[in-house]
Amino acid sequence: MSEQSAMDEATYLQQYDPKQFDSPLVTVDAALFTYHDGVLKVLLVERASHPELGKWGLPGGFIDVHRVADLTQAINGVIEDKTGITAPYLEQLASYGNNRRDKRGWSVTVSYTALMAYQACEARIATVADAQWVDVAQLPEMTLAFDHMTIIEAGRERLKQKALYSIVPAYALAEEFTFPELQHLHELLIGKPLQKRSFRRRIEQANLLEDTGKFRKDAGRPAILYRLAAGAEQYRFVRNLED
Amino acid sequence: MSEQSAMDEATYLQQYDPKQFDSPLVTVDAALFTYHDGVLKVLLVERASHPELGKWGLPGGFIDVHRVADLTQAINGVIEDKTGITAPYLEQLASYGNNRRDKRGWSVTVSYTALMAYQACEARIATVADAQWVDVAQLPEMTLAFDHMTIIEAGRERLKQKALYSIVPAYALAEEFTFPELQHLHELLIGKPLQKRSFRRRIEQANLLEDTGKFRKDAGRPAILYRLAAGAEQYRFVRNLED
DNA sequence: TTTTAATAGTGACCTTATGTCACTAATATG
DNA sequence: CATATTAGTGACATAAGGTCACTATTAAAA
Repeated sequence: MSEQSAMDEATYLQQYDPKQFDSPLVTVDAALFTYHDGVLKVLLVERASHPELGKWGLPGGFIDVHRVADLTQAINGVIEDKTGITAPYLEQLASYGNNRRDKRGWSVTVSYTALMAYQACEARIATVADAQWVDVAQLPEMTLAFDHMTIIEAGRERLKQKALYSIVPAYALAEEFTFPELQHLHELLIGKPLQKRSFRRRIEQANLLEDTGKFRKDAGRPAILYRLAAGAEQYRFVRNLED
Repeated sequence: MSEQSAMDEATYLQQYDPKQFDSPLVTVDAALFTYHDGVLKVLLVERASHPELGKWGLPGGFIDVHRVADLTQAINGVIEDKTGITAPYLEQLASYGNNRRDKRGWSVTVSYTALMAYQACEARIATVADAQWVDVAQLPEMTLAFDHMTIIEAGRERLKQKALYSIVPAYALAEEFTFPELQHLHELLIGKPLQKRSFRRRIEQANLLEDTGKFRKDAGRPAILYRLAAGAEQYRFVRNLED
């Protein structure tokens, strides 16, 4: 038995000093994606503070243990503070931690991702010079802060899986959208063209879209406008082996 | 412009004090599973230190920023120190962080999971009273430390997906195994019986098993012993939409 | 007004994956 | 040598997805 186990827990907790050893820094970061102007965009902020001053990166920041009670509050608060965006639903992506990713020292970031309908963003605090939705096609020419490019790639990989097996990408569209729009978004996420017949069929089979009765008219035949039905987020395009 | 951006980065980093504010505690935890004696087991340790002294929980611990360079090193080191187990391949599961899960304060844990061939374990350090592979069927009667039950459930959910769509569970078996063994493990993970004809077919189609030419003889007709071929970990049982 | 280009949506047939279950195969036991 | 037991296959049915030519509906050009 160690000495420690001889004392009772209350005493132990009273004497416990969280700063007795060097803990990693902890941040949260979010890779938020939307579909706007016919392209896939990711929300970035221009840093106005050290380190990586002047670079663009994901909205994120340290966890303020006195302000928030859990990770979800932390990430939502940071996104709203830095970009004015309220993210509807965040999915945890992965955590990255090592002694190299941040010059300030050993750091861990818990990353989140989401697909959301487009909404305007704005820089809201002094540490952010600008906030913009950036076309992912422009990313190869950019040098992002920290390992944020890696996080964005992980987010896109996750979205790709969703595009292959679900209609979650519909959440990146406006409330009412057409099949061709949805298909185009899926093609952007997957990176290759899809057969429209197959695409329609599997979505129709799932019965997750409601016909609004309205049409979008551009060039050619007008397209039927749909909206998502309830429960759409769970549907996966794979045979249900669990019945 | 903030005052901070007026100074150069080197000066900023020199003056930066990681203890200037209260950062969450950071731990890593692993839910390791194996198949042994015909049941699914998870590796647990009995805590010999506060808090949660005396309870069983996942092997894990604080990140020692002076000893390890990244999260992977951290989790592998902790597992080996506490249980004597060397985990072959760890997959990151999720991170859990809030101000309630650990009485010592706001804490974040980065959790990992793995399926591995059975190997003996042992308590190796003073803070661990015992280390055991525990049948998951016994978990409902146990009260685990912290939120470790939640992490185990998340791990099992991940394994269930793998059992549905891959042959990754084969990594929890011995090097040579039979189809009936593999099927039984999949059934344990999924929680319901599978049709042996379908099960065999999709695994055979994938061409990821090698016939060893040997047989396992018990009651009834002997079963062919197979081993995993290279590349097996990537295979997923879904139509490949990406060709 | 008619024609044409453009885009949306469907019909029909094909291939592949999976479900089902009865059947055969190979062993141990008595 | 008969029987129980477990492993493995044959064969047909259903369901999902791939392919592509066809029809439908609009705007704009002729």
